[in-house]
Amino acid sequence: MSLKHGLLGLLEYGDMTGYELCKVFNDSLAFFWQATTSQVYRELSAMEKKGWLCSGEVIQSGKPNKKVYGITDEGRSELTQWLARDLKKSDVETRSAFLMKIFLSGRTDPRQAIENLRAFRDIHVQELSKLEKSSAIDTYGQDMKDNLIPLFWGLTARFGSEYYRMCIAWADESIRILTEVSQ
Amino acid sequence: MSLKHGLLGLLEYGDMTGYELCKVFNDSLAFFWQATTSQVYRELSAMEKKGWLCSGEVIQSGKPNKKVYGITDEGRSELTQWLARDLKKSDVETRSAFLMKIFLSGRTDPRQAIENLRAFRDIHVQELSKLEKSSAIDTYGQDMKDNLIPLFWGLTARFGSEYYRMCIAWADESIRILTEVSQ
DNA sequence: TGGGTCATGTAACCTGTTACATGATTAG
DNA sequence: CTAATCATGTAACAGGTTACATGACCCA
Repeated sequence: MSLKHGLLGLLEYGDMTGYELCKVFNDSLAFFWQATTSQVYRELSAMEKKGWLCSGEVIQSGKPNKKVYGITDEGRSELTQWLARDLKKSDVETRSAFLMKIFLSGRTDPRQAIENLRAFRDIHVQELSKLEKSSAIDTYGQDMKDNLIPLFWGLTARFGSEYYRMCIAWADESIRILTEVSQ
Repeated sequence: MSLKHGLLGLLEYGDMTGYELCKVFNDSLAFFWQATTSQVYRELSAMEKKGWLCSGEVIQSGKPNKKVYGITDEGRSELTQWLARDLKKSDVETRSAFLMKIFLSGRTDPRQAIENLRAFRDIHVQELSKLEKSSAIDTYGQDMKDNLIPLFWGLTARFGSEYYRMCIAWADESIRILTEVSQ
């Protein structure tokens, strides 16, 4: 249920539209969670039905009207309970289609695996620089002692950048090994 | 479609039952892909309908009968095509409910976050030692130059152990930061 | 005139989770 | 005697993906 709770958490910082929530996911949380617009809109209406959110329409001129969502007390208590739940193994498990491909690459030309590794490396180099730019902006001028929000954002962002660095180093080493073996 | 292709890939090494495939997933691939029995059985019958697999029953005495699956030529060509497809960004994206929790922990007692971090750390310490044990067994005595399969298994396993190490170091550092801030 | 941003969604489909169901054998 | 292992699945539900649909405004 992480998407629902992620949306609840973001709405605690202020009311937002589905469109704005999508942007936050794609701009700031993309390295540990992705969400498409269709999914976000679906989850928002499901959560409104449950009573976790309420919404109001904002009439705009020159632009389409907005549907702004806000968190209710029920939503807040649901979020609190979710945060307090003990960590399960499934909360930390991840899946990677990429590693599946590498794992099965023994039956094809190693050059294909090298190409995949290079693409993997390039994606992570790009993501790392994106993340470092956004981290610099988001924590700029924030006082860590007064507000715990940028502190926790910083922890997750540091996870992201260390993960990307590890991926890049691993890919480089793997490319080196495969290049050596395949001559 | 990684689960389907993962199953195809495993069946290339030899015919297996659904039960055995589940065990391989849970014992060897768990650090980058998880699959439950219900999912595996469903995918196997779907793939048989598509013509990627064929099956035969093996009668056993004292034990329940087995349904052994084997890969067909169609299945093999599907796997080859999948391996040759260009890497998309979604192939490398991962999701983590745990990081979502940490990200949203600014609104609760930091001690809860510390507890979650400790649980995260412990799980990864455990997984690392499991993985290192199985890596030692699986590559023992294999000749890397003759057979590329253990080579690629080694690459993914190295990814796993480096990932776990990174997680443990990050958790330790995060616990340190939070402990300092929360006194 | 074409592409990007703002803003909303629906529908169909595929994939993953949880709970349930059965039943024999073997090891401690 | 009880728990684990072998071996199969079904059903319902939750979550994620892909494709489609609309329409106005702004900037180059």
